[in-house]
Amino acid sequence: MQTEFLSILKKNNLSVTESRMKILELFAQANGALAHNDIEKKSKLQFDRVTIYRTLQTFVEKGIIHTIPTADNSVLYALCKDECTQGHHNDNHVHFICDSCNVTYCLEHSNSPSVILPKGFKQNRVDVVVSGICLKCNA
Amino acid sequence: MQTEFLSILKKNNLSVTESRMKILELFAQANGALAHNDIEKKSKLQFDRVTIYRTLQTFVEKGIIHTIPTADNSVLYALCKDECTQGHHNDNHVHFICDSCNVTYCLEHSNSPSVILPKGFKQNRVDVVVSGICLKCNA
DNA sequence: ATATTTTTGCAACATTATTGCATTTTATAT
DNA sequence: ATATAAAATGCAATAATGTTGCAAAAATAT
Ligand SMILES: [Mn+2]
Ligand SMILES: [Mn+2]
Ligand SMILES: [Zn+2]
Ligand SMILES: [Zn+2]
Repeated sequence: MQTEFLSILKKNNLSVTESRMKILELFAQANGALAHNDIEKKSKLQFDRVTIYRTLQTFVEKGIIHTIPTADNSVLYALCKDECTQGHHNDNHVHFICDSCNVTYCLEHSNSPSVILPKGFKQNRVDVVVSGICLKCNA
Repeated sequence: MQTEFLSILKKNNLSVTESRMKILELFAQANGALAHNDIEKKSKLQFDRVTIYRTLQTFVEKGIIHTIPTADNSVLYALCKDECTQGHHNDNHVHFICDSCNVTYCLEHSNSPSVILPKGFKQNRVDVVVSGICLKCNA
């Protein structure tokens, strides 16, 4: 596992540092997406808040994690599993936010449906965010 | 126009106040969706920030405006054109955010495509947010 | 017109985000 | 292994954003 994180950083020409390794670990362990705040709590007193901001920003730029928009002013992040690269994300999967347990899932296997835009509109990125009740909470 | 705003407020059992009328007007005039901050700027020194927060919240609850999630920690708002009511929104249209001019459009005529969820997941709300280049910027 | 209800503004506070710079850590070259 | 260069971190200061309680003001109901 550690070696995988290491190669992710190397591959992206990023220095290997304690915070970056730790944050990658948090994402890997996480059951769903994480907000900045989650990371802050889970790594209490380990790093500065600023380091977390900068790490997340770097990871997004490099295509290591992707953002998930939510309707409540909290951006979530999750590991990219597709082939995302520097400046070009490719995570066209659906995101599901459970209204009950609040876990956010990357539904890797349900591709974003294609959207038909009016003439003259050029599409770049599509975010499909579904909210509702998840499998666990439904049972 | 004024009379329309008035009837919107009446219909929803809301007192008719200067701030509510003005904010409705801003939405009607707006070329696209507005963020809290946009409203603050456009109504400089007219009302308190807190009033804007509370007005937006009330309007969302009543189904007068709807939220549009974005990936950069800023929630946008736009007038509901469909039949939205207290506690039950019905704006299942696609939103388009132009990367160039930054205007956010409600694409009223392109319904959100239906999403196929894994077994056990129950869907409540779907947000489809497309970003790219809009008609005006493309020309 | 008066009483009641609702909304507003202010102040205080909390949370979240950004920036510059000195120090520390990591990577590179010898 | 050591010295050098490059990059990342922590800290402090500051900005931006969001929340709450309460008294004053405005709107509605009687
Ligand atoms: Mn995802
Ligand atoms: Mn809309
Ligand atoms: Zn759940
Ligand atoms: Zn545009």
